[in-house]
Amino acid sequence: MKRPKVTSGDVAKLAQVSQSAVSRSFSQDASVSADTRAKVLKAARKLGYRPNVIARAMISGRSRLIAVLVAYLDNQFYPIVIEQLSRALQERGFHVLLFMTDTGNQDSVVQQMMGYQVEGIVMASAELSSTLARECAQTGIPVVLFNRYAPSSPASSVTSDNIEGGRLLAHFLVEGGHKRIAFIAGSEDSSTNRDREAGFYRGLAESGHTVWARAVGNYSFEGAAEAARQLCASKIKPDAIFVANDHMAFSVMDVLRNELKLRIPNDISIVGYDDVPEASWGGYNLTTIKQPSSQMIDATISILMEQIERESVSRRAAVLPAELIIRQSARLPKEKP
Amino acid sequence: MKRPKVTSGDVAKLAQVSQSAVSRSFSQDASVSADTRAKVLKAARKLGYRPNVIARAMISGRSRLIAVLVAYLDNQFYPIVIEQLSRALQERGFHVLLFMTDTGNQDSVVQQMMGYQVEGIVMASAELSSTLARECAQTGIPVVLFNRYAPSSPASSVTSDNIEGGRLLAHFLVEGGHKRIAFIAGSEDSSTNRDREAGFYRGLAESGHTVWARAVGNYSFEGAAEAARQLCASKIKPDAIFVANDHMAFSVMDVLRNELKLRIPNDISIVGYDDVPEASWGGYNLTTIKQPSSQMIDATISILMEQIERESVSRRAAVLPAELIIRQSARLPKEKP
DNA sequence: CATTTTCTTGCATACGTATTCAAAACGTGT
DNA sequence: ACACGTTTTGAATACGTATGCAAGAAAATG
Repeated sequence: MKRPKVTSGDVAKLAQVSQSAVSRSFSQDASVSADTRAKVLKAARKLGYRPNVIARAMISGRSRLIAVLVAYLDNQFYPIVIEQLSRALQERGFHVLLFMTDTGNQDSVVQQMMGYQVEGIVMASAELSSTLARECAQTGIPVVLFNRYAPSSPASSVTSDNIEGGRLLAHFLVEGGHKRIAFIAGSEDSSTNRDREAGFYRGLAESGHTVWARAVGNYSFEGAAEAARQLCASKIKPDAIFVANDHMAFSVMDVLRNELKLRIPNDISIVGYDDVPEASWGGYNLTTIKQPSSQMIDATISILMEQIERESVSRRAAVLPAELIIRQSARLPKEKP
Repeated sequence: MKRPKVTSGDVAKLAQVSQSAVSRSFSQDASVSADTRAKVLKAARKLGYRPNVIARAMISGRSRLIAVLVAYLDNQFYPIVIEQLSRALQERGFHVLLFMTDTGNQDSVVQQMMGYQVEGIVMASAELSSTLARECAQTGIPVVLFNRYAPSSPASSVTSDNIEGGRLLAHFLVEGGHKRIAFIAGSEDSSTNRDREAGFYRGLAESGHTVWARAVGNYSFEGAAEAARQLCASKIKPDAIFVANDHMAFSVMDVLRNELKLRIPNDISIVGYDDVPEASWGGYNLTTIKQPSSQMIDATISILMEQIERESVSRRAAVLPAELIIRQSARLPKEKP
């Protein structure tokens, strides 16, 4: 049942060469004759040999491991990111080591990542403390903040243009003729929320408007529901709400429709941010801003690979374009005659 | 920028003890006096030392790595499983190494897992080939098929009681007075689909019914939409559909409502399987079978830990109870007077 | 106090690979 | 045939930790 593990030494013996030759045969650009390499590969195949990545990591310092740190996976945006990221890394011979963090044990997580000698770190959640980001960056390992931004830390970052996205939504709602425009925030201290909110307010200001009301949903389904109830508690209700991400927007729509018996978009318009798959589902048809996840992944990979290659950790910040996706959850601007 | 990596030797020097003492101080049950351990830990903290898991894996053969193999993450069931699994493993000092597989490169993936010396493998997707499962099991590494079943292979498995779940749905629909009951399959060759379908048919038979029509959705959003169109193409349509999982059911509901202008459940009833979070969202309110993900995770962990501990790979199959969750997407059975 | 018994400790070694270095093989031009 | 530059090769070593072993320290027993 337990098959003995086969090492490069075993292969060497069978192929009648030295262990060094075996090692060289498996590295891309090494000094081996085509002849010996063929012999080695044949013997390796026969024995079912695969280089031991762990041992390789020991000597060469290359674990081919990228730590991905996430706080939660209920927001569909993150699973999709993880899937794409993992696929892209796999193609390049790297692999994703997954870390979940609660608000509590954040410091210990960094220690654990270090223990695995990861070659890069992707922090893919808006809920992570900046001190944690800084601690990571101090290790000298390339760190990419994904969908997050921390100007004070030396970590690189990849985001969509959250400010512009907020602006686009503001203009869209104003042109739609809305008068009482509200905002439901995610987590107060996340850069993502700050930027979206700032862009939104700027966009409103550009049209001579201001935000009519504001509540906080903390990026959670429950929190968003509560925020929606709060905004609509009094007689006079908002006629449009920008919810800081799609995940919360779905919750808000449920509350408005089922508890408050409001029609969307007839009575009230809802817009979100992210363009997760559910946003295009018939049950919601959410007008939102698309985060270009593929481009964000590409940028992340490119930053990581460059820094790992060059062994220099210089800060880079990629900001990718945000696109307005118009569906049915918000009243459309009137056609100009 | 690059801080020098600190080894157990460095700590030993600072604490004025041997390297062995440092090593022992970091292992749970080792022969060290409380005195020296304190000295060591103090020195370690001062230098920011953490044991190198890679080096530890080399000598002890314990990489503390569990490979998790998944085909896709769009079906919310899997992200949630991964999150829970990762959290549970983290608590026990293990970590998840993530592998994505397409239908193409399945064999190479096993090789990669082996290269990382993983201590266990979780195959968490219904789309994986049985040959792959067998290949994994041959390695002598504990393998758990999650939400999948392969009687011929020596791999353990964890599933919900898919047969019973199918039966429950059949009885529920029959009692609801449905006459033309259809089924939309997932992937033909997945055990999950086979069991759900078999249980469903058995349940129908028990009530003197048979399936009225059948189509295949292949577990994909698009495929399910197409299957729905197919089933409803002719004048006379089914009055109930069991869709093999929730993910497809949402797609089916969208097509029925928006393309075919049918009302759910007035014109047609829909039931699904999994009870993913979206099933309880207001836009769908899907009657479905709940897969007890927490219990399934517990079983997975327990199997893995036992086999890793004992170094014996004996086959175990956990089948966990399925529960009917009644919401609004299907007509209710009439109250008995 | 002498003598076991139990704890601690340091030394040395092993894990499986990559890489340096020097030696050997090869090829080329004279 | 020779000398010379270029590849190719194997021996030896290093990576950072865990652990068997024997010796030393401490504690317990008589």
